[in-house]
Amino acid sequence: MNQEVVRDGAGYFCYDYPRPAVTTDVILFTFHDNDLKVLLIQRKHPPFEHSWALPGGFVNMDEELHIAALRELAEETNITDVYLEQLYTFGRPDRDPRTRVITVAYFALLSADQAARLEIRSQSDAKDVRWWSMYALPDLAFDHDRILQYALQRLRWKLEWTALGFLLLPAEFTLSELQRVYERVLNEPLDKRNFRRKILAADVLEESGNVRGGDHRPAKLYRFTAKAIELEQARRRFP
Amino acid sequence: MNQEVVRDGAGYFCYDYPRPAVTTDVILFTFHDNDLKVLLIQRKHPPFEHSWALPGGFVNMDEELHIAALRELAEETNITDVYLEQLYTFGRPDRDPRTRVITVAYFALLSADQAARLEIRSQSDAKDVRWWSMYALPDLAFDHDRILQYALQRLRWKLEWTALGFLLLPAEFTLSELQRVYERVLNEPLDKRNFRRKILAADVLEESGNVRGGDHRPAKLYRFTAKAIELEQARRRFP
DNA sequence: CCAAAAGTGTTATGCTTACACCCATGC
DNA sequence: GCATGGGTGTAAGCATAACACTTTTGG
Repeated sequence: MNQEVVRDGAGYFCYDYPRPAVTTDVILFTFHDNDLKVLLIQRKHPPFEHSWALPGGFVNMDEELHIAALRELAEETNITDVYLEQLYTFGRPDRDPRTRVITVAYFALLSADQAARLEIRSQSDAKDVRWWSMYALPDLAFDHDRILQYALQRLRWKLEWTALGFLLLPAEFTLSELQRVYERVLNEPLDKRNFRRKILAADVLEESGNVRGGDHRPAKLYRFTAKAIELEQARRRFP
Repeated sequence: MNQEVVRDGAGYFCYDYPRPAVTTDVILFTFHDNDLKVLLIQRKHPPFEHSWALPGGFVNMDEELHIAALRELAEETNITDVYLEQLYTFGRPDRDPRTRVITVAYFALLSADQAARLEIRSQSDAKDVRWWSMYALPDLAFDHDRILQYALQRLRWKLEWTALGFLLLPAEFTLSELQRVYERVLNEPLDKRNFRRKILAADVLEESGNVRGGDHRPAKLYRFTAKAIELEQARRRFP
């Protein structure tokens, strides 16, 4: 290994060998208006001017990757508290026409509570930041469509094998609301009784004691328990 | 984004902002002598002189990440044909004491056939490249112990949920040999009858027609079918 | 004939699935 | 009282898990 950092007189950062740029991009999902939403930012400059892109940016030299992802999110929005996990690293040499850019994509789930607060702020700023339905995406910059499709795959997988769907909902929610999340993400109808049995069997939800008053029979509200997130269960296949 | 490549007069590669180095590392697993093995290379220079490290190196500027991983493997060994998948990207700022290095780790499974051929070559070259038991590792450089533990976790997960254990064995193998792979990787005994039923139910193996003659009753040899690898099954949790 | 590994079935249990009706409320 | 979504149980089928003996070969 013989790369070395040298700062030359003209204010550049110089190395013996060329280095790619490294960014993080965040796929931030939430759920509202009965739809799965993803946060995108409209580009104002070429390349891909006017196209929409995932929030993201360069990794600082002294910064962990997931911290960079959170920082980028905090810079574009007022979001502080999300479920975050590394998704995949995308590095095709031609994915950015300007220079080699390798991006470490992170997958994030935002509660509808926070999403609602964000929506107001971004609108008042008149920034070109908004939620898009995963099922009606605009033109996307770079390879972000591929990244998004992969993130959707991961989200589906996650909902099938864990009970983490509630991370997309407000702090309190009804089981029907949760079922709608699952149906919309998995893109298929689920049996109500089986869904409830399965979700409750996962033992990560508890009744909050409140009910959601609506036009009709009130529904019990649930919240997730503290241990819910660790319980992303280690299933065993062999006894 | 305002990074730009500039080659200055002194032969350096210069950018407006500092860039991390990007490497790929490969965790190459195989199975022989009834043990799960991983390929490591002894370092001859500081830092971590004499410690052992994963094969890997810098990503070229015009090279896809997985191609870089395969190239590194080909440079250190004569291996050409492996099952390869991206494992995780490790980027702690202090993981290399010299400069910021972000590594995209790849996970690879090598058939025992190829591992045997490799063993001979690396010994004749007297290179400090060798297989180590996953359960008796030497001192490791950088954060490679963490990477290896994570790779082992992924391998276990893979064997529990798919039938890909045969990728660690020769082209033809007995069911008992395959069971030993599973037992050794998962680190626990398995029931012979249930194991056979489960593996055969996965429908990725076929009898080769040959038998392994040994001291005792000969065992039928199996090989995996062409479709076996794609069949890394998409299980559905909700009907 | 003995040692060693290969090979083979059955039963009990628990989980998954499919399926239809009553309940509580607002208007 | 009616429209709307909330809420509940059961039976059949399937997969899993536990368990022990016979077969085939070489020496």
